[in-house]
Amino acid sequence: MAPKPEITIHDIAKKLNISASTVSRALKDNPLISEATRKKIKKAAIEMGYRPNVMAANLRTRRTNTIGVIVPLINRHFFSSVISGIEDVAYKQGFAVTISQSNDKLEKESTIAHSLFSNRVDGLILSIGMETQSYDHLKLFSERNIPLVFFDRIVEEIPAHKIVVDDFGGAYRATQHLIEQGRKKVAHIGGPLNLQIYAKREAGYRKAISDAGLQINENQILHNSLTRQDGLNAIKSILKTKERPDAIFCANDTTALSAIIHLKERGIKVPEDIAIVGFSNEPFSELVTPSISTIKQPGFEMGQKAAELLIKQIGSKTKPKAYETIMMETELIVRNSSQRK
Amino acid sequence: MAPKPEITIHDIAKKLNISASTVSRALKDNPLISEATRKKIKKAAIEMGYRPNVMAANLRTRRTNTIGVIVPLINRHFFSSVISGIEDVAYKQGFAVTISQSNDKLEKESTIAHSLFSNRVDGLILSIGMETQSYDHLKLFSERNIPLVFFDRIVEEIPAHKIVVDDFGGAYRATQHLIEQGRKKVAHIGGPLNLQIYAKREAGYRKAISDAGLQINENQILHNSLTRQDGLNAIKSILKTKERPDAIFCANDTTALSAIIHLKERGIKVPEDIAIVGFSNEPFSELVTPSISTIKQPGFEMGQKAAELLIKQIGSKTKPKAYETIMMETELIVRNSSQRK
DNA sequence: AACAGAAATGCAATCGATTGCATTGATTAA
DNA sequence: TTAATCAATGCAATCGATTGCATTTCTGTT
Repeated sequence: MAPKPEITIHDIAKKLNISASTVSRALKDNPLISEATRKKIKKAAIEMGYRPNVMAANLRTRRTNTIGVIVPLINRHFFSSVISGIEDVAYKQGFAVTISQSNDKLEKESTIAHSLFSNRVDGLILSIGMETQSYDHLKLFSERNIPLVFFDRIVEEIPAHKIVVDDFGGAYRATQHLIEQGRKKVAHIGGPLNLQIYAKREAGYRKAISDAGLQINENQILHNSLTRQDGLNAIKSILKTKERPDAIFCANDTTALSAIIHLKERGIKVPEDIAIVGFSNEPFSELVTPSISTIKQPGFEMGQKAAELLIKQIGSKTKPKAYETIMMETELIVRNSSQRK
Repeated sequence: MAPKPEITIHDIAKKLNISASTVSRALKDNPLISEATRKKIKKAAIEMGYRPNVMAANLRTRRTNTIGVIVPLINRHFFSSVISGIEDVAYKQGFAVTISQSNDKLEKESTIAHSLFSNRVDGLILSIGMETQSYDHLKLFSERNIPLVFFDRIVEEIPAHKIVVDDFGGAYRATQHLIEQGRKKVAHIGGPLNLQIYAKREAGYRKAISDAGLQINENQILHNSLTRQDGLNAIKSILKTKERPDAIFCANDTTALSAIIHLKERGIKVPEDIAIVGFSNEPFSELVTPSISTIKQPGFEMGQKAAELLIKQIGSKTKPKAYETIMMETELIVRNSSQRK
């Protein structure tokens, strides 16, 4: 069976004995076209199974009505929440969303950025990968004035709107909470410091400790990529240090989980012997035993905000006078891994 | 600062005093162009910061080198594994991947399908939503001979390649395993029967029961959308039935989780009083207490296979003579929720 | 030196929708 | 009745890359 032929505005025009321009205008509800012809044209379009060729329109208008999104991993609750927030706003405003994951690899992030650029997305929302320390692939966008919005893992130096959570405050609260539970020796499993979020979390942690007049044991502050395996290595290494800590603040829930599992295996009680707080409120954190105290980030709202700012910027011809950095509040969720019994 | 101007092949041509066609051919390594000019052109292209306008090329060639993917939810381990598999194959072959989620809503699924169609994706890979029972939005693609590959939640009636897991076999093994543990009264929390996967899981369950010469209590077979809440309602309703079951086979891990949590709250022991097996091997299933026995599906491999079949089909002008249905093997993972102590 | 044949390059139409600038036709005012 | 005005429609160029066909430039042969 032969495929249905593509119907163009010219086909509609020919059938109705009018010009293609009129058809084009009518379909876009241009008020120049009379009510009568517009209805006639729309009817014919539906009957003939017309579907606009988006590429042709994009070529002419130099807009794609598409937003590119790059995240490290779509399979992380936080990131997929953000994506849902972006989609929520974008779809309502007639934008399509193209989602890609960098897998935290600079090379893939760069490939994707180039591809999105060549595909002429109208704007880009992204959270950089753990490896990303050079930004040539992002210059592409700024050079051509293509709006860019960062969220969560931002690049301080690049002028663009930024949506972050209060990592410092969240970490401060988390650590403070451990101290309030009577802990005196709080260790920290942190992420790579080239990512601002992890630097800020560490800073919040340090501030809370020093505000409480406690000491930091620098051997008990570790940095890694925060995977399950990294978390395991980290907790092992912490347990080997001289003065075993009585609490750990982990920069994400994954390492908190590793720690808890390993401690259970070693017969060390959580939270009695070592209390633990994570970060991000991954869905599993309330399911494991003990459930993990953590910091909740408003992912969906961040996505909405990012999309709003981006679309606003896409709409205006001029560069924004100033770039905003919007900081969203976090919330400490106290569960069993940290609570004094 | 003014944005960098767009560089086109015409700009390169002008600069080198040659024609745009030669530039176009050289950049695509067309053997008609001599080695010397090709090098010259490529050098100039890089220097000038040329980036091809994909839309223009697409318009002319009627190909986008883009694959559309629609899944119910990207935030499900199984689906994001499939997506990773698709990306793995697609990127290597020079295809971009556009990912969208239907949120299990027919309306959104339809909107997305239309949008992908209008954007002229070269092919579509999808897993239909729970609500989807009409397929007009998919006819678009078959009418225009745009290749389509289903995975997991397939539509039997539509001619297309299909990648499925052995739901029947998996469910059979799961149920059989419960019976092997000495269980005699196995209930079932199932999904909507319009989705083949759930129909097959139920069928596998029924077959295992009858093969073992046991009885099915039809009151203890429930159907719902398999959310946390649905699972809670289901377990409550099962507990109200006359003869309380001693095992439950759940069509996904989410409802298995709901059941376990509710049973714990009620002081009913898992697996001693009621043993439970889920389906899909969600990451949380090994983390909760008791850990959930489940059926593992090879998501990544399914994605790879789907992308391979799709791309093969995109490459060939003719329709495939026959459509394949590829069934991938599942694996029973026995954990604590079902194991006789 | 002349020419066939091959190799390299150029010309111009094309993909389908959009849009600035006419042009047509109808309506109104004088 | 005629000029002026406005509403509705059409013309044709344009976006940038591709490609069938024509043309030019080489190469080798006699």
